[in-house]
Amino acid sequence: MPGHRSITEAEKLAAAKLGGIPIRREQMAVVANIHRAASAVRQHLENSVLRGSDLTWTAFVVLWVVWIWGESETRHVAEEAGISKGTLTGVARTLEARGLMRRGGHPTDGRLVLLSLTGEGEELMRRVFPQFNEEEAFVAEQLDDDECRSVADGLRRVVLQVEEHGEERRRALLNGAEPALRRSGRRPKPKA
Amino acid sequence: MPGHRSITEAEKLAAAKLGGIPIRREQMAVVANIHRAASAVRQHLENSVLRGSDLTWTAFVVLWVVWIWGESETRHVAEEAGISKGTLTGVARTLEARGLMRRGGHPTDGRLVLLSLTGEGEELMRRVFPQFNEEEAFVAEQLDDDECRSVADGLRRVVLQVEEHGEERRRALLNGAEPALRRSGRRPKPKA
DNA sequence: ACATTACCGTTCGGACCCAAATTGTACGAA
DNA sequence: TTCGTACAATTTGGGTCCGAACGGTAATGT
Repeated sequence: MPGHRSITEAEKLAAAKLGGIPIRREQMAVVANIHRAASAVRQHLENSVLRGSDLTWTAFVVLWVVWIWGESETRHVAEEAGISKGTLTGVARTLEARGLMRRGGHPTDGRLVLLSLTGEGEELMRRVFPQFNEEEAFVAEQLDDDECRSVADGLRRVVLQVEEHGEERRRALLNGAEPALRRSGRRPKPKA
Repeated sequence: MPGHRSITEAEKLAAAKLGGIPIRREQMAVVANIHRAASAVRQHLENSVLRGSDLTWTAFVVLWVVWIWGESETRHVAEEAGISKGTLTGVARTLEARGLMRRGGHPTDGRLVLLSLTGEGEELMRRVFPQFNEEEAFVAEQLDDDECRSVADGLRRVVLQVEEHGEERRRALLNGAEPALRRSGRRPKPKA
């Protein structure tokens, strides 16, 4: 492990400002850089390949999930795409209107809706995904294959940690307190 | 959780589906996991510490930037927070209305607006940030300090790559073609 | 049989987000 | 002085996003 990598100016300032407060610096840096990287990568991909096909990031992710998994129930697609059910409803409707996606009822359970790609959707993904992957390679250009694997593995462990222990942790933190509703979103119904 | 689809399973399916297409798999995995991790971490932090203080993710990031950097010009805050200037105007107005942030004019350049925290804002950050950092430590619990440094360093190189060569790359890809405007956003005024 | 409970996708309200258009300040040139 | 250009933040318009409430279907009492 090479000794001292360049630390951003922000991280140095933070360390100074937080001089008096005990801080887990490495963990702070990893979280901060996850979001920096996510934002930078997303912006690059949107502005290079996605805009050319008139797709938003979310729309592309939804198409990708259904492409890879095949016909799927909406809740699984939302989960896998990392968006809420409500958001998926709108995105799926848009994609359906553009002829890229199909919405079908479940044969035995009337509550479910199944999503699948149309032929046009399949064709789009076969055309767009290679371009997308090309830009993934570009953004990761400074990492060799081993480093990619190593970083991906570290991130996978972060995701696993939250998926496996996140809810329990949140319960423990609130410890019986009210879940504290969001500032935005629909107001709870005034209880009788 | 029956039928739960784990990450590694998704990656295996992708590899199968893409069997015929030549793909940079390691680079694909790193990008995918950056976004999975970003989404998981953000959701955990919003639902654990941020909601309790009635802060959105964006509002917290803006407060954090001004806290760390001290009184700053809005364009720098927007840049550092990773949001557009227009978005910042709204967020700053909300935070000002809640008494957490102050907006002042620049002493010599009347075009600039300076943001700074009020005493109440400072106090909020001194109270909330340690909780926030505690959860940063939680999500990174499966990584030791060296692994955190290593992952953070890899991500930093991704950010640097996009920041330094992204625009050039996009120009090369479009190669003189129109920038292809967004589906959303205000329409350009039709030029006479 | 019928009420209850559980779960699913959709609707709705408020906040967020970008980028174009707008408004306003600064400053050098004519 | 009066332009004109440059650059600042803000407003505006189209749209995304989450999560509570909603309406509907399935499963489970009783």
